[in-house]
Amino acid sequence: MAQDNILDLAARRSGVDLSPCAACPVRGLSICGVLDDEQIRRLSDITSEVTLAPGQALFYEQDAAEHLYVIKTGCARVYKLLADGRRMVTGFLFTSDLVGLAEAGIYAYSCEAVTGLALCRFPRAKLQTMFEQYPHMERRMLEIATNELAAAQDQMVLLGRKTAQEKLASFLYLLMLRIERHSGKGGSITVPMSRGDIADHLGLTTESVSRCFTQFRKIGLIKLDTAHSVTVLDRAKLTEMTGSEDDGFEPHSAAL
Amino acid sequence: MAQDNILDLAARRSGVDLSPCAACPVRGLSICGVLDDEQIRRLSDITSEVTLAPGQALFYEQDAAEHLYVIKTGCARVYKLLADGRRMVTGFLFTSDLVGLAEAGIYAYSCEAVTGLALCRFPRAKLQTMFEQYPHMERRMLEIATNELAAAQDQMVLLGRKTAQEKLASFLYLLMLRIERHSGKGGSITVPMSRGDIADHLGLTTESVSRCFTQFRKIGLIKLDTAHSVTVLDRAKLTEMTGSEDDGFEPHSAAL
DNA sequence: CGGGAAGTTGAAGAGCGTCAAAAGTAGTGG
DNA sequence: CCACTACTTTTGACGCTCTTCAACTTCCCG
Repeated sequence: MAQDNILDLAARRSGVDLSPCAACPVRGLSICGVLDDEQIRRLSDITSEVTLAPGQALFYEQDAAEHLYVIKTGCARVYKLLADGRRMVTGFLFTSDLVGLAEAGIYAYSCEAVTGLALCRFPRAKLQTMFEQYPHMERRMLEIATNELAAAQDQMVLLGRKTAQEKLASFLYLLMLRIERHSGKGGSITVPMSRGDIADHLGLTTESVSRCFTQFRKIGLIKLDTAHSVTVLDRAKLTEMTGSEDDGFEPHSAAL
Repeated sequence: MAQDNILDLAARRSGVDLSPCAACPVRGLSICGVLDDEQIRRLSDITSEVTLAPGQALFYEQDAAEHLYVIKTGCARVYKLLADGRRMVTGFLFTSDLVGLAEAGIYAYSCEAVTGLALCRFPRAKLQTMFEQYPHMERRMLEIATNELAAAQDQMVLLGRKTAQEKLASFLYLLMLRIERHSGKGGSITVPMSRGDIADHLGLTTESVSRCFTQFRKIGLIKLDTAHSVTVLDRAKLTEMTGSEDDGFEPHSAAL
Protein backbone atom coordinates (compact mmCIF):
# COMPACT_ATOMS: atom_id res chain seq x y z
CA MET A 1 0.00 0.00 0.00
CA ALA A 2 2.82 2.33 0.80
CA GLN A 3 4.17 1.68 -2.66
CA ASP A 4 0.88 2.56 -4.31
CA ASN A 5 0.77 5.91 -2.63
CA ILE A 6 4.21 6.66 -3.92
CA LEU A 7 3.16 5.71 -7.42
CA ASP A 8 0.07 7.87 -7.21
CA LEU A 9 2.14 10.76 -6.00
CA ALA A 10 4.60 10.31 -8.83
CA ALA A 11 1.76 10.25 -11.33
CA ARG A 12 0.18 13.44 -10.05
CA ARG A 13 3.46 15.32 -9.97
CA SER A 14 4.49 14.47 -13.50
CA GLY A 15 1.63 16.39 -15.10
CA VAL A 16 -2.11 16.76 -15.45
CA ASP A 17 -2.45 14.14 -18.19
CA LEU A 18 -1.08 11.24 -16.22
CA SER A 19 -4.16 10.00 -14.38
CA PRO A 20 -3.93 7.90 -11.25
CA CYS A 21 -5.01 4.89 -13.31
CA ALA A 22 -2.05 5.22 -15.66
CA ALA A 23 0.32 4.36 -12.86
CA CYS A 24 -1.97 1.77 -11.27
CA PRO A 25 -0.40 -1.60 -10.59
CA VAL A 26 -3.63 -3.21 -11.74
CA ARG A 27 -3.53 -1.49 -15.11
CA GLY A 28 -3.34 -4.21 -17.74
CA LEU A 29 -5.53 -6.55 -15.74
CA SER A 30 -9.23 -6.54 -14.94
CA ILE A 31 -11.46 -4.22 -16.96
CA CYS A 32 -8.75 -1.60 -17.34
CA GLY A 33 -6.67 -4.00 -19.39
CA VAL A 34 -8.59 -3.45 -22.61
CA LEU A 35 -8.43 0.35 -22.57
CA ASP A 36 -6.02 2.63 -24.37
CA ASP A 37 -4.50 5.77 -22.82
CA GLU A 38 -7.38 8.05 -23.77
CA GLN A 39 -9.95 5.62 -22.41
CA ILE A 40 -7.99 5.10 -19.21
CA ARG A 41 -8.02 8.86 -18.74
CA ARG A 42 -11.80 8.90 -19.05
CA LEU A 43 -12.08 6.00 -16.66
CA SER A 44 -9.91 7.68 -14.09
CA ASP A 45 -12.28 10.67 -14.18
CA ILE A 46 -15.03 8.57 -12.66
CA THR A 47 -12.75 6.63 -10.33
CA SER A 48 -12.22 7.21 -6.67
CA GLU A 49 -10.03 5.30 -4.30
CA VAL A 50 -11.26 3.54 -1.19
CA THR A 51 -9.21 2.02 1.60
CA LEU A 52 -10.43 -0.31 4.34
CA ALA A 53 -8.90 -1.53 7.57
CA PRO A 54 -8.88 -5.28 8.29
CA GLY A 55 -12.37 -6.48 9.19
CA GLN A 56 -14.20 -3.47 7.75
CA ALA A 57 -17.09 -4.09 5.37
CA LEU A 58 -17.15 -2.74 1.83
CA PHE A 59 -20.87 -3.45 1.57
CA TYR A 60 -23.47 -5.90 2.84
CA GLU A 61 -25.90 -8.26 1.18
CA GLN A 62 -29.08 -6.39 0.17
CA ASP A 63 -27.31 -3.03 -0.08
CA ALA A 64 -28.04 -0.98 -3.19
CA ALA A 65 -25.31 -1.86 -5.68
CA GLU A 66 -24.14 1.57 -6.72
CA HIS A 67 -20.49 0.85 -7.34
CA LEU A 68 -18.18 -1.59 -8.95
CA TYR A 69 -14.77 -2.11 -7.38
CA VAL A 70 -11.38 -3.39 -8.42
CA ILE A 71 -8.96 -4.49 -5.73
CA LYS A 72 -5.57 -2.78 -5.93
CA THR A 73 -3.93 -4.41 -2.93
CA GLY A 74 -4.96 -6.67 -0.08
CA CYS A 75 -7.38 -9.53 0.41
CA ALA A 76 -11.17 -9.47 0.80
CA ARG A 77 -13.76 -12.12 1.60
CA VAL A 78 -17.15 -12.39 -0.05
CA TYR A 79 -19.82 -14.24 1.89
CA LYS A 80 -23.47 -15.00 2.40
CA LEU A 81 -25.33 -15.81 5.61
CA LEU A 82 -28.17 -18.20 6.39
CA ALA A 83 -31.05 -17.18 8.63
CA ASP A 84 -29.46 -18.68 11.74
CA GLY A 85 -26.06 -17.12 11.15
CA ARG A 86 -24.23 -19.93 9.37
CA ARG A 87 -21.77 -18.31 6.99
CA MET A 88 -20.53 -19.35 3.58
CA VAL A 89 -17.48 -17.55 2.20
CA THR A 90 -18.08 -17.85 -1.54
CA GLY A 91 -14.66 -16.47 -2.43
CA PHE A 92 -11.54 -14.57 -1.50
CA LEU A 93 -10.48 -11.66 -3.69
CA PHE A 94 -7.00 -10.31 -4.37
CA THR A 95 -5.21 -7.73 -6.47
CA SER A 96 -6.93 -7.07 -9.83
CA ASP A 97 -10.13 -8.91 -8.86
CA LEU A 98 -13.47 -7.33 -9.59
CA VAL A 99 -16.07 -6.89 -6.83
CA GLY A 100 -19.66 -5.83 -7.09
CA LEU A 101 -21.25 -7.59 -10.04
CA ALA A 102 -24.92 -7.60 -9.14
CA GLU A 103 -28.30 -8.15 -10.67
CA ALA A 104 -31.28 -5.91 -10.06
CA GLY A 105 -29.10 -3.25 -8.45
CA ILE A 106 -28.78 -5.16 -5.17
CA TYR A 107 -25.67 -6.91 -3.90
CA ALA A 108 -26.38 -10.57 -3.34
CA TYR A 109 -23.47 -10.97 -0.94
CA SER A 110 -21.39 -9.10 1.62
CA CYS A 111 -17.77 -8.11 1.20
CA GLU A 112 -15.26 -7.44 3.98
CA ALA A 113 -11.57 -6.65 4.15
CA VAL A 114 -9.40 -9.53 5.38
CA THR A 115 -6.20 -7.49 5.32
CA GLY A 116 -5.88 -3.77 4.80
CA LEU A 117 -7.50 -3.09 1.44
CA ALA A 118 -7.09 -0.51 -1.32
CA LEU A 119 -9.71 -0.41 -4.09
CA CYS A 120 -10.76 1.59 -7.11
CA ARG A 121 -14.42 2.52 -7.03
CA PHE A 122 -16.48 3.11 -10.17
CA PRO A 123 -20.07 4.39 -10.05
CA ARG A 124 -22.21 1.88 -11.93
CA ALA A 125 -24.27 4.51 -13.69
CA LYS A 126 -21.24 6.29 -15.12
CA LEU A 127 -19.60 3.01 -16.03
CA GLN A 128 -22.75 2.08 -17.92
CA THR A 129 -22.39 5.25 -19.98
CA MET A 130 -18.81 4.37 -20.79
CA PHE A 131 -19.90 0.88 -21.82
CA GLU A 132 -22.11 2.40 -24.48
CA GLN A 133 -19.14 4.17 -25.97
CA TYR A 134 -16.66 1.35 -25.50
CA PRO A 135 -18.44 -1.98 -26.05
CA HIS A 136 -15.18 -3.87 -25.61
CA MET A 137 -15.33 -2.97 -21.92
CA GLU A 138 -18.59 -4.82 -21.65
CA ARG A 139 -17.09 -7.73 -23.53
CA ARG A 140 -14.27 -7.78 -21.00
CA MET A 141 -16.83 -7.81 -18.20
CA LEU A 142 -18.51 -10.81 -19.80
CA GLU A 143 -15.16 -12.56 -19.98
CA ILE A 144 -14.54 -11.89 -16.32
CA ALA A 145 -18.03 -13.07 -15.37
CA THR A 146 -17.55 -16.24 -17.43
CA ASN A 147 -14.29 -16.89 -15.65
CA GLU A 148 -15.88 -16.43 -12.27
CA LEU A 149 -18.68 -18.77 -13.28
CA ALA A 150 -16.14 -21.47 -14.15
CA ALA A 151 -14.38 -20.91 -10.83
CA ALA A 152 -17.74 -21.11 -9.04
CA GLN A 153 -18.41 -24.47 -10.67
CA ASP A 154 -15.03 -25.76 -9.53
CA GLN A 155 -15.92 -24.63 -6.03
CA MET A 156 -19.21 -26.53 -6.23
CA VAL A 157 -17.31 -29.70 -7.11
CA LEU A 158 -15.06 -29.07 -4.13
CA LEU A 159 -17.94 -28.46 -1.73
CA GLY A 160 -20.13 -31.28 -2.90
CA ARG A 161 -17.75 -34.08 -3.69
CA LYS A 162 -14.33 -33.62 -2.08
CA THR A 163 -13.06 -34.82 1.31
CA ALA A 164 -11.73 -32.40 3.92
CA GLN A 165 -8.14 -33.14 2.87
CA GLU A 166 -8.90 -32.68 -0.81
CA LYS A 167 -10.65 -29.41 0.00
CA LEU A 168 -7.69 -27.95 1.85
CA ALA A 169 -5.23 -29.27 -0.74
CA SER A 170 -7.27 -27.64 -3.52
CA PHE A 171 -7.42 -24.40 -1.59
CA LEU A 172 -3.69 -24.27 -0.96
CA TYR A 173 -3.00 -25.24 -4.54
CA LEU A 174 -5.06 -22.37 -5.93
CA LEU A 175 -3.56 -19.95 -3.42
CA MET A 176 -0.09 -21.06 -4.49
CA LEU A 177 -0.85 -20.59 -8.20
CA ARG A 178 -2.28 -17.18 -7.48
CA ILE A 179 0.79 -16.05 -5.57
CA GLU A 180 3.11 -17.38 -8.24
CA ARG A 181 1.20 -15.60 -10.96
CA HIS A 182 1.33 -12.21 -9.26
CA SER A 183 4.63 -12.16 -7.50
CA GLY A 184 7.26 -14.39 -9.04
CA LYS A 185 7.57 -18.04 -8.13
CA GLY A 186 8.88 -18.64 -4.74
CA GLY A 187 9.07 -20.13 -1.32
CA SER A 188 6.42 -19.57 1.26
CA ILE A 189 2.85 -18.57 0.52
CA THR A 190 1.02 -16.12 2.74
CA VAL A 191 -2.40 -17.23 3.96
CA PRO A 192 -3.95 -13.94 5.07
CA MET A 193 -7.33 -15.29 6.18
CA SER A 194 -8.13 -17.03 9.46
CA ARG A 195 -8.83 -20.74 9.90
CA GLY A 196 -12.46 -19.82 10.41
CA ASP A 197 -12.59 -17.97 7.08
CA ILE A 198 -11.03 -20.93 5.32
CA ALA A 199 -13.47 -23.31 7.01
CA ASP A 200 -16.44 -21.21 5.92
CA HIS A 201 -15.05 -21.25 2.39
CA LEU A 202 -14.53 -25.03 2.27
CA GLY A 203 -17.69 -26.10 4.05
CA LEU A 204 -15.80 -27.31 7.13
CA THR A 205 -15.23 -26.20 10.74
CA THR A 206 -12.25 -24.29 12.11
CA GLU A 207 -11.14 -27.45 13.94
CA SER A 208 -11.24 -29.61 10.83
CA VAL A 209 -9.17 -27.10 8.88
CA SER A 210 -6.63 -26.91 11.67
CA ARG A 211 -6.43 -30.70 11.88
CA CYS A 212 -5.84 -30.96 8.13
CA PHE A 213 -3.05 -28.39 8.32
CA THR A 214 -1.42 -30.40 11.10
CA GLN A 215 -1.81 -33.61 9.14
CA PHE A 216 -0.29 -32.03 6.03
CA ARG A 217 2.65 -30.90 8.15
CA LYS A 218 3.11 -34.35 9.67
CA ILE A 219 3.23 -36.12 6.30
CA GLY A 220 5.81 -33.64 5.04
CA LEU A 221 3.53 -31.97 2.51
CA ILE A 222 3.92 -28.47 3.92
CA LYS A 223 5.92 -26.53 6.47
CA LEU A 224 4.04 -24.17 8.79
CA ASP A 225 6.36 -21.23 9.49
CA THR A 226 3.47 -19.54 11.28
CA ALA A 227 -0.24 -20.25 11.04
CA HIS A 228 -0.37 -17.73 8.18
CA SER A 229 2.78 -18.61 6.30
CA VAL A 230 2.95 -21.97 4.54
CA THR A 231 5.74 -23.51 2.48
CA VAL A 232 4.73 -26.26 0.08
CA LEU A 233 7.37 -28.98 0.31
CA ASP A 234 5.90 -31.50 -2.13
CA ARG A 235 4.19 -29.77 -4.98
CA ALA A 236 3.40 -32.91 -6.98
CA LYS A 237 1.74 -34.54 -4.00
CA LEU A 238 -0.32 -31.44 -3.32
CA THR A 239 -1.58 -31.44 -6.91
CA GLU A 240 -2.41 -35.11 -6.61
CA MET A 241 -4.24 -34.58 -3.33
CA THR A 242 -6.65 -32.08 -4.87
CA GLY A 243 -8.53 -35.03 -6.36
CA SER A 244 -9.07 -33.12 -9.61
CA GLU A 245 -8.06 -34.24 -13.07
CA ASP A 246 -5.30 -36.86 -13.23
CA ASP A 247 -3.45 -34.77 -15.78
CA GLY A 248 -2.03 -31.35 -15.02
CA PHE A 249 -4.99 -29.42 -16.32
CA GLU A 250 -5.40 -25.71 -15.79
CA PRO A 251 -7.77 -24.77 -13.02
CA HIS A 252 -9.88 -21.64 -13.36
CA SER A 253 -8.32 -18.50 -12.07
CA ALA A 254 -11.01 -16.15 -10.88
CA ALA A 255 -12.19 -15.54 -7.34
CA LEU A 256 -9.91 -18.18 -5.95
CA MET B 1 -41.88 -31.01 -28.14
CA ALA B 2 -44.82 -32.01 -30.30
CA GLN B 3 -46.18 -28.54 -29.76
CA ASP B 4 -42.98 -26.87 -30.90
CA ASN B 5 -42.97 -28.76 -34.13
CA ILE B 6 -46.47 -27.60 -34.81
CA LEU B 7 -45.45 -24.00 -34.11
CA ASP B 8 -42.45 -24.28 -36.39
CA LEU B 9 -44.57 -25.74 -39.09
CA ALA B 10 -47.07 -22.93 -38.76
CA ALA B 11 -44.26 -20.40 -38.97
CA ARG B 12 -42.80 -21.89 -42.11
CA ARG B 13 -46.14 -22.14 -43.84
CA SER B 14 -47.12 -18.56 -43.25
CA GLY B 15 -44.34 -17.11 -45.41
CA VAL B 16 -40.62 -16.77 -46.00
CA ASP B 17 -40.15 -13.78 -43.70
CA LEU B 18 -41.45 -15.46 -40.58
CA SER B 19 -38.31 -17.19 -39.30
CA PRO B 20 -38.46 -20.19 -36.99
CA CYS B 21 -37.34 -17.91 -34.13
CA ALA B 22 -40.36 -15.65 -34.54
CA ALA B 23 -42.64 -18.45 -33.45
CA CYS B 24 -40.26 -19.84 -30.83
CA PRO B 25 -41.76 -20.33 -27.38
CA VAL B 26 -38.50 -19.06 -25.94
CA ARG B 27 -38.72 -15.78 -27.85
CA GLY B 28 -38.91 -13.01 -25.27
CA LEU B 29 -36.62 -14.83 -22.88
CA SER B 30 -32.91 -15.53 -22.96
CA ILE B 31 -30.78 -13.60 -25.44
CA CYS B 32 -33.56 -13.44 -28.00
CA GLY B 33 -35.62 -11.30 -25.67
CA VAL B 34 -33.78 -8.09 -26.46
CA LEU B 35 -34.03 -8.34 -30.23
CA ASP B 36 -36.53 -6.71 -32.57
CA ASP B 37 -38.07 -8.47 -35.58
CA GLU B 38 -35.29 -7.59 -37.97
CA GLN B 39 -32.63 -8.75 -35.52
CA ILE B 40 -34.50 -11.96 -34.78
CA ARG B 41 -34.54 -12.66 -38.50
CA ARG B 42 -30.77 -12.25 -38.65
CA LEU B 43 -30.36 -14.49 -35.64
CA SER B 44 -32.52 -17.19 -37.12
CA ASP B 45 -30.23 -17.23 -40.17
CA ILE B 46 -27.41 -18.57 -38.05
CA THR B 47 -29.58 -20.82 -35.92
CA SER B 48 -30.04 -24.53 -36.28
CA GLU B 49 -32.16 -26.81 -34.18
CA VAL B 50 -30.82 -29.79 -32.28
CA THR B 51 -32.76 -32.53 -30.56
CA LEU B 52 -31.44 -35.11 -28.11
CA ALA B 53 -32.87 -38.28 -26.66
CA PRO B 54 -32.80 -38.80 -22.88
CA GLY B 55 -29.26 -39.56 -21.71
CA GLN B 56 -27.53 -38.27 -24.84
CA ALA B 57 -24.69 -35.79 -24.43
CA LEU B 58 -24.73 -32.33 -25.97
CA PHE B 59 -20.98 -31.95 -25.36
CA TYR B 60 -18.32 -33.04 -22.91
CA GLU B 61 -15.88 -31.19 -20.69
CA GLN B 62 -12.76 -30.26 -22.70
CA ASP B 63 -14.60 -30.21 -26.03
CA ALA B 64 -13.99 -27.22 -28.26
CA ALA B 65 -16.75 -24.73 -27.47
CA GLU B 66 -18.00 -23.91 -30.94
CA HIS B 67 -21.64 -23.33 -30.16
CA LEU B 68 -23.94 -21.63 -27.75
CA TYR B 69 -27.32 -23.24 -27.07
CA VAL B 70 -30.69 -22.19 -25.77
CA ILE B 71 -33.03 -24.86 -24.47
CA LYS B 72 -36.45 -24.82 -26.09
CA THR B 73 -38.00 -27.75 -24.27
CA GLY B 74 -36.87 -30.46 -21.86
CA CYS B 75 -34.36 -30.72 -19.04
CA ALA B 76 -30.58 -31.04 -19.18
CA ARG B 77 -27.92 -31.65 -16.56
CA VAL B 78 -24.55 -29.91 -16.46
CA TYR B 79 -21.81 -31.71 -14.56
CA LYS B 80 -18.12 -32.08 -13.87
CA LEU B 81 -16.18 -35.21 -12.92
CA LEU B 82 -13.29 -35.79 -10.54
CA ALA B 83 -10.37 -38.03 -11.50
CA ASP B 84 -11.87 -41.09 -9.79
CA GLY B 85 -15.31 -40.65 -11.30
CA ARG B 86 -17.11 -38.76 -8.56
CA ARG B 87 -19.65 -36.53 -10.25
CA MET B 88 -20.96 -33.08 -9.38
CA VAL B 89 -24.07 -31.87 -11.17
CA THR B 90 -23.54 -28.11 -11.11
CA GLY B 91 -26.99 -27.37 -12.45
CA PHE B 92 -30.14 -28.45 -14.23
CA LEU B 93 -31.31 -26.47 -17.22
CA PHE B 94 -34.82 -25.93 -18.53
CA THR B 95 -36.73 -24.01 -21.18
CA SER B 96 -35.09 -20.66 -22.06
CA ASP B 97 -31.84 -21.46 -20.25
CA LEU B 98 -28.54 -20.76 -21.96
CA VAL B 99 -25.89 -23.48 -22.29
CA GLY B 100 -22.33 -23.21 -23.45
CA LEU B 101 -20.77 -20.13 -21.91
CA ALA B 102 -17.08 -20.96 -21.93
CA GLU B 103 -13.72 -19.32 -21.55
CA ALA B 104 -10.78 -20.01 -23.82
CA GLY B 105 -12.98 -21.82 -26.33
CA ILE B 106 -13.19 -24.99 -24.23
CA TYR B 107 -16.24 -26.22 -22.34
CA ALA B 108 -15.43 -26.56 -18.65
CA TYR B 109 -18.28 -28.99 -18.07
CA SER B 110 -20.34 -31.69 -19.74
CA CYS B 111 -24.00 -31.39 -20.67
CA GLU B 112 -26.46 -34.25 -21.12
CA ALA B 113 -30.17 -34.54 -21.81
CA VAL B 114 -32.23 -35.65 -18.82
CA THR B 115 -35.49 -35.76 -20.78
CA GLY B 116 -35.90 -35.46 -24.52
CA LEU B 117 -34.37 -32.11 -25.42
CA ALA B 118 -34.88 -29.51 -28.13
CA LEU B 119 -32.32 -26.72 -28.46
CA CYS B 120 -31.40 -23.80 -30.65
CA ARG B 121 -27.76 -23.87 -31.67
CA PHE B 122 -25.78 -20.71 -32.48
CA PRO B 123 -22.21 -20.85 -33.83
CA ARG B 124 -20.05 -18.78 -31.49
CA ALA B 125 -18.08 -17.12 -34.27
CA LYS B 126 -21.19 -15.86 -36.04
CA LEU B 127 -22.79 -14.80 -32.78
CA GLN B 128 -19.66 -12.79 -32.05
CA THR B 129 -20.13 -10.93 -35.33
CA MET B 130 -23.71 -10.13 -34.39
CA PHE B 131 -22.56 -8.87 -31.00
CA GLU B 132 -20.43 -6.28 -32.71
CA GLN B 133 -23.48 -4.94 -34.47
CA TYR B 134 -25.89 -5.31 -31.59
CA PRO B 135 -24.05 -4.53 -28.34
CA HIS B 136 -27.24 -4.93 -26.35
CA MET B 137 -27.05 -8.66 -27.06
CA GLU B 138 -23.76 -8.76 -25.26
CA ARG B 139 -25.24 -6.75 -22.43
CA ARG B 140 -28.00 -9.32 -22.16
CA MET B 141 -25.36 -12.07 -22.04
CA LEU B 142 -23.66 -10.27 -19.18
CA GLU B 143 -26.98 -10.05 -17.37
CA ILE B 144 -27.53 -13.76 -17.82
CA ALA B 145 -24.01 -14.58 -16.66
CA THR B 146 -24.46 -12.34 -13.61
CA ASN B 147 -27.67 -14.16 -12.79
CA GLU B 148 -26.01 -17.52 -13.09
CA LEU B 149 -23.20 -16.32 -10.88
CA ALA B 150 -25.68 -15.36 -8.17
CA ALA B 151 -27.37 -18.75 -8.51
CA ALA B 152 -23.98 -20.44 -8.28
CA GLN B 153 -23.29 -18.60 -5.03
CA ASP B 154 -26.60 -19.75 -3.61
CA GLN B 155 -25.66 -23.29 -4.55
CA MET B 156 -22.33 -22.91 -2.74
CA VAL B 157 -24.19 -21.90 0.41
CA LEU B 158 -26.39 -24.95 0.00
CA LEU B 159 -23.47 -27.32 -0.54
CA GLY B 160 -21.24 -25.95 2.17
CA ARG B 161 -23.61 -25.03 4.95
CA LYS B 162 -26.97 -26.76 4.68
CA THR B 163 -28.14 -30.09 6.09
CA ALA B 164 -29.48 -32.88 3.86
CA GLN B 165 -33.06 -31.86 4.62
CA GLU B 166 -32.40 -28.20 3.93
CA LYS B 167 -30.71 -29.15 0.68
CA LEU B 168 -33.65 -31.14 -0.62
CA ALA B 169 -36.13 -28.52 0.63
CA SER B 170 -34.19 -25.80 -1.21
CA PHE B 171 -34.05 -27.89 -4.34
CA LEU B 172 -37.79 -28.61 -4.34
CA TYR B 173 -38.53 -24.99 -3.56
CA LEU B 174 -36.56 -23.73 -6.55
CA LEU B 175 -38.05 -26.40 -8.78
CA MET B 176 -41.51 -25.34 -7.67
CA LEU B 177 -40.84 -21.65 -8.36
CA ARG B 178 -39.47 -22.52 -11.76
CA ILE B 179 -42.53 -24.57 -12.69
CA GLU B 180 -44.88 -21.86 -11.48
CA ARG B 181 -43.04 -19.22 -13.46
CA HIS B 182 -43.20 -21.11 -16.75
CA SER B 183 -46.47 -22.95 -16.62
CA GLY B 184 -49.09 -21.33 -14.42
CA LYS B 185 -49.29 -22.02 -10.72
CA GLY B 186 -50.52 -25.41 -9.94
CA GLY B 187 -50.61 -28.70 -8.17
CA SER B 188 -47.94 -31.27 -8.65
CA ILE B 189 -44.42 -30.53 -9.78
CA THR B 190 -42.59 -32.82 -12.16
CA VAL B 191 -39.12 -33.93 -11.07
CA PRO B 192 -37.62 -35.18 -14.31
CA MET B 193 -34.18 -36.15 -12.99
CA SER B 194 -33.26 -39.31 -11.10
CA ARG B 195 -32.47 -39.54 -7.39
CA GLY B 196 -28.85 -40.02 -8.36
CA ASP B 197 -28.85 -36.80 -10.40
CA ILE B 198 -30.39 -34.91 -7.50
CA ALA B 199 -27.86 -36.44 -5.09
CA ASP B 200 -24.96 -35.40 -7.30
CA HIS B 201 -26.42 -31.90 -7.42
CA LEU B 202 -26.86 -31.58 -3.65
CA GLY B 203 -23.64 -33.23 -2.55
CA LEU B 204 -25.44 -36.27 -1.13
CA THR B 205 -25.96 -39.94 -2.00
CA THR B 206 -28.94 -41.49 -3.77
CA GLU B 207 -29.95 -43.15 -0.52
CA SER B 208 -29.87 -39.92 1.47
CA VAL B 209 -32.04 -38.15 -1.10
CA SER B 210 -34.51 -41.02 -1.07
CA ARG B 211 -34.63 -41.01 2.73
CA CYS B 212 -35.31 -37.27 2.79
CA PHE B 213 -38.15 -37.65 0.30
CA THR B 214 -39.67 -40.35 2.49
CA GLN B 215 -39.26 -38.20 5.56
CA PHE B 216 -40.88 -35.21 3.86
CA ARG B 217 -43.77 -37.46 2.92
CA LYS B 218 -44.15 -38.78 6.45
CA ILE B 219 -44.29 -35.33 8.04
CA GLY B 220 -46.95 -34.26 5.54
CA LEU B 221 -44.76 -31.79 3.70
CA ILE B 222 -45.20 -33.39 0.30
CA LYS B 223 -47.18 -36.08 -1.46
CA LEU B 224 -45.30 -38.49 -3.73
CA ASP B 225 -47.66 -39.36 -6.56
CA THR B 226 -44.81 -41.20 -8.21
CA ALA B 227 -41.07 -40.83 -7.61
CA HIS B 228 -41.06 -38.12 -10.28
CA SER B 229 -44.23 -36.27 -9.44
CA VAL B 230 -44.35 -34.34 -6.18
CA THR B 231 -47.15 -32.25 -4.70
CA VAL B 232 -46.12 -29.69 -2.11
CA LEU B 233 -48.70 -29.83 0.68
CA ASP B 234 -47.23 -27.21 3.02
CA ARG B 235 -45.62 -24.44 1.10
CA ALA B 236 -44.80 -22.24 4.10
CA LYS B 237 -43.06 -25.10 5.86
CA LEU B 238 -41.05 -25.91 2.74
CA THR B 239 -39.86 -22.32 2.52
CA GLU B 240 -38.94 -22.38 6.18
CA MET B 241 -37.06 -25.64 5.79
CA THR B 242 -34.74 -24.19 3.14
CA GLY B 243 -32.83 -22.51 5.97
CA SER B 244 -32.42 -19.36 3.87
CA GLU B 245 -33.50 -15.86 4.79
CA ASP B 246 -36.19 -15.63 7.47
CA ASP B 247 -38.06 -13.18 5.31
CA GLY B 248 -39.58 -14.13 1.97
CA PHE B 249 -36.70 -12.89 -0.13
CA GLU B 250 -36.38 -13.68 -3.79
CA PRO B 251 -33.94 -16.44 -4.59
CA HIS B 252 -31.91 -16.25 -7.78
CA SER B 253 -33.49 -17.74 -10.83
CA ALA B 254 -30.80 -19.03 -13.16
CA ALA B 255 -29.55 -22.56 -13.58
CA LEU B 256 -31.68 -23.83 -10.77
C1' DC C 1 -45.02 -60.80 -18.67
C1' DG C 2 -40.16 -60.69 -17.47
C1' DG C 3 -35.73 -58.69 -16.78
C1' DG C 4 -32.99 -54.74 -15.58
C1' DA C 5 -32.70 -50.32 -13.85
C1' DA C 6 -34.25 -47.08 -10.39
C1' DG C 7 -35.94 -46.36 -5.89
C1' DT C 8 -36.62 -47.55 -1.02
C1' DT C 9 -35.38 -49.33 3.39
C1' DG C 10 -32.29 -51.21 7.03
C1' DA C 11 -28.02 -51.85 9.76
C1' DA C 12 -23.38 -50.71 10.57
C1' DG C 13 -19.50 -47.58 10.11
C1' DA C 14 -16.64 -43.46 9.03
C1' DG C 15 -15.74 -38.75 8.67
C1' DC C 16 -16.46 -34.65 10.26
C1' DG C 17 -18.81 -31.73 13.85
C1' DT C 18 -19.36 -30.47 18.67
C1' DC C 19 -17.75 -29.41 23.04
C1' DA C 20 -14.02 -28.44 25.99
C1' DA C 21 -9.52 -27.14 27.28
C1' DA C 22 -4.71 -25.99 26.47
C1' DA C 23 -1.21 -23.56 23.88
C1' DG C 24 0.19 -19.95 21.09
C1' DT C 25 -0.17 -15.02 19.37
C1' DA C 26 -1.24 -10.26 19.35
C1' DG C 27 -2.57 -6.05 21.09
C1' DT C 28 -2.67 -2.75 25.24
C1' DG C 29 -1.34 -0.18 29.01
C1' DG C 30 1.39 0.39 33.05
C1' DC D 1 9.92 -3.79 28.27
C1' DC D 2 6.97 -6.75 30.37
C1' DA D 3 2.65 -8.32 32.07
C1' DC D 4 -2.22 -8.77 31.31
C1' DT D 5 -5.98 -9.80 28.49
C1' DA D 6 -8.39 -11.42 24.53
C1' DC D 7 -8.40 -13.87 20.50
C1' DT D 8 -6.82 -17.43 17.38
C1' DT D 9 -5.09 -21.90 16.77
C1' DT D 10 -4.35 -26.47 18.15
C1' DT D 11 -5.43 -30.79 20.31
C1' DG D 12 -8.40 -34.31 22.47
C1' DA D 13 -12.68 -37.05 23.42
C1' DC D 14 -17.08 -38.04 22.04
C1' DG D 15 -21.30 -37.95 19.21
C1' DC D 16 -24.11 -37.40 15.21
C1' DT D 17 -25.16 -37.02 10.41
C1' DC D 18 -24.58 -38.89 6.36
C1' DT D 19 -22.30 -42.73 3.80
C1' DT D 20 -21.62 -47.44 2.78
C1' DC D 21 -23.09 -51.91 1.91
C1' DA D 22 -26.79 -54.91 1.20
C1' DA D 23 -31.38 -56.59 0.44
C1' DC D 24 -35.77 -55.82 -1.12
C1' DT D 25 -39.45 -53.44 -3.88
C1' DT D 26 -41.22 -50.83 -7.60
C1' DC D 27 -41.23 -49.13 -12.07
C1' DC D 28 -40.53 -49.26 -16.86
C1' DC D 29 -39.76 -50.95 -21.50
C1' DG D 30 -39.20 -54.54 -24.63
